[in-house]
Amino acid sequence: METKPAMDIQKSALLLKLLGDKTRLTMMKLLQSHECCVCEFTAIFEASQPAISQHLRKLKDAGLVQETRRGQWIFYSIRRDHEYAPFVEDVLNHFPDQNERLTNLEKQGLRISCE
Amino acid sequence: METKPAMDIQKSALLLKLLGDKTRLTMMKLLQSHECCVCEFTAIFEASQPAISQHLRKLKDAGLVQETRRGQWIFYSIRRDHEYAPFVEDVLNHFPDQNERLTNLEKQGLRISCE
DNA sequence: TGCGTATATAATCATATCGTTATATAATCA
DNA sequence: TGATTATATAACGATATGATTATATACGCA
Repeated sequence: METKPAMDIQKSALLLKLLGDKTRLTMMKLLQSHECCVCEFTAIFEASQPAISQHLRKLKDAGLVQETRRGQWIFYSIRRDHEYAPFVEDVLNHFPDQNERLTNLEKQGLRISCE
Repeated sequence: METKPAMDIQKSALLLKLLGDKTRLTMMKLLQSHECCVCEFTAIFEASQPAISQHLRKLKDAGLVQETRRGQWIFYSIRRDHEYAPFVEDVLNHFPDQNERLTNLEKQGLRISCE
């Protein structure tokens, strides 16, 4: 019989703090269903490139996302191998998907696609 | 057929930020199963009384907890009528209960009981 | 009524957070 | 190779956060 190790409330508080920012929370929700590159995020959030990079850095440092370079672009994706990934996904599952934000980008021709 | 209104990701981020502090998160977990008064929290967290009061104030301002005076003491309890109470509880349910902290208090004779 | 206990609040300070500006690095393309 | 685009990082500043100290308020009790 399998038992899950109990979650550490202290480590979880740090994760919740990371998710407790509307930009990062929305990023994570988007990443739940799509890989995204930095320039897409800057377009979606109408934020500066360094601001976006710094949010992504925090998520990466916490092990919540990972990057892959594809040519000129660096794509971010969610890490489902994080110790508390199921917890994070449970939290994210409460929110409506934010894919409209991506389709809006497509309409503007700003969606990156380098498959 | 009933439909739940979609959660607002922006408001949720504010809640997660509140929960993203180990003291407040543990408080909320304790309050999930017990009412607690301020002096119990100060004993549990070995924190100053004003520090605890200020955490409770934030939780109260957000509508997550409520207070009831009973004689000398003011007891805090979780508000299950908060718009996003089910979300908050879902988050809290991931953590092991913290009741040991309360039973430890009892052993020290510090648990308040004014029924 | 006066004292002790429980709690809240205000003022203050150190640190954290988040954004901006400036600059560095890496890849693409002409 | 040089220019352009995408991204990261460093330095800095404004604001937010959380703790402490000091003080105020409310209740219970002698």
